[in-house]
Amino acid sequence: MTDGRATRLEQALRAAGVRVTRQRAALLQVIAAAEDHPDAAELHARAMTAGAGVSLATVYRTLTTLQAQGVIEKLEFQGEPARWEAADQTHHDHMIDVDNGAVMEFSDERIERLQAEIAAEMGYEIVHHRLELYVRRR
Amino acid sequence: MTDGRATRLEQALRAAGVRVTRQRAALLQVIAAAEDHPDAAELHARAMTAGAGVSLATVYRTLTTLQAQGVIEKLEFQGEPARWEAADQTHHDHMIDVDNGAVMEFSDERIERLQAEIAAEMGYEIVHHRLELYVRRR
DNA sequence: CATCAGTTGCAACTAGTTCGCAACTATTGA
DNA sequence: TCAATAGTTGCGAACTAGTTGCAACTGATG
Repeated sequence: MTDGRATRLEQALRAAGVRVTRQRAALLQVIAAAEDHPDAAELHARAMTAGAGVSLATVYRTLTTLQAQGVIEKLEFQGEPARWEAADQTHHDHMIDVDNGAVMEFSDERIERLQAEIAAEMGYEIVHHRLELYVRRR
Repeated sequence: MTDGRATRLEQALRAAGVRVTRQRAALLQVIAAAEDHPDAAELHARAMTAGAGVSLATVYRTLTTLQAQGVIEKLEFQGEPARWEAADQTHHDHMIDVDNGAVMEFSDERIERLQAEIAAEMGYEIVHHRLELYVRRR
């Protein structure tokens, strides 16, 4: 019942030599359950609320570890603390409503293609990219 | 002789109620002369080398002021201190060589158009955007 | 279930940037 | 030309976000 993608993911982590501690399991839960894009402090607060004792330092270390495993992705919007999201989705970019801070996701194959083209023209290949639209409702 | 865009710019600042102090004039010089994308500490160092006594705190305050006046633009690449560039050029995005940190500029009308389209489709208009390609020579 | 390398919590630390405040100074009007 | 004054500066202290050293702990083998 409590099984599913969480457990499968934990197996994958173990296979990669990453120990699945109580703290990490709790954070995986919290991240999987998040519908938004929380920062480290928020994830810490949610884990604590969920009854999992975790230090903030461990939250930071865990986020770095999970990112290295490709399990989560780091979002660094202008001037705010870094936010995080599960990486199980398909690639997408972000649109931020400057009036209320809401973060929306979108993706466009044409833009992706153009980016690759431009880089190629200049003799480069894209390692990763960041596209953020800061928008206002009209 | 020392006149030109610098002086014209200073007049514009004065007209906007911004005092042109020795420190600000010096920083405007340094920024105008920069061919790269320096951060606050680097701008401070260059101003000092040029013989202008300026405190780092003032550099930060001035950068914020000049940005508010639309004179310079702030670049925040992943995990590095913020960098700055003069805003007198036409709009462009950035490509960062992940191996040596080199920053290149590029612009593509098609991407700009697609971004506006996507935002419009979702009922938004773009206030500003950020597009960075982290690349590697091939 | 013993072993032990990986992990945690704590508190101290760092980098980058901001802020309070008293001393200064660019601009304006006379 | 100069006085008045509101904006600006330098200093150091404070702040934010994140990192790290280290001793105590604990998952994952065997």
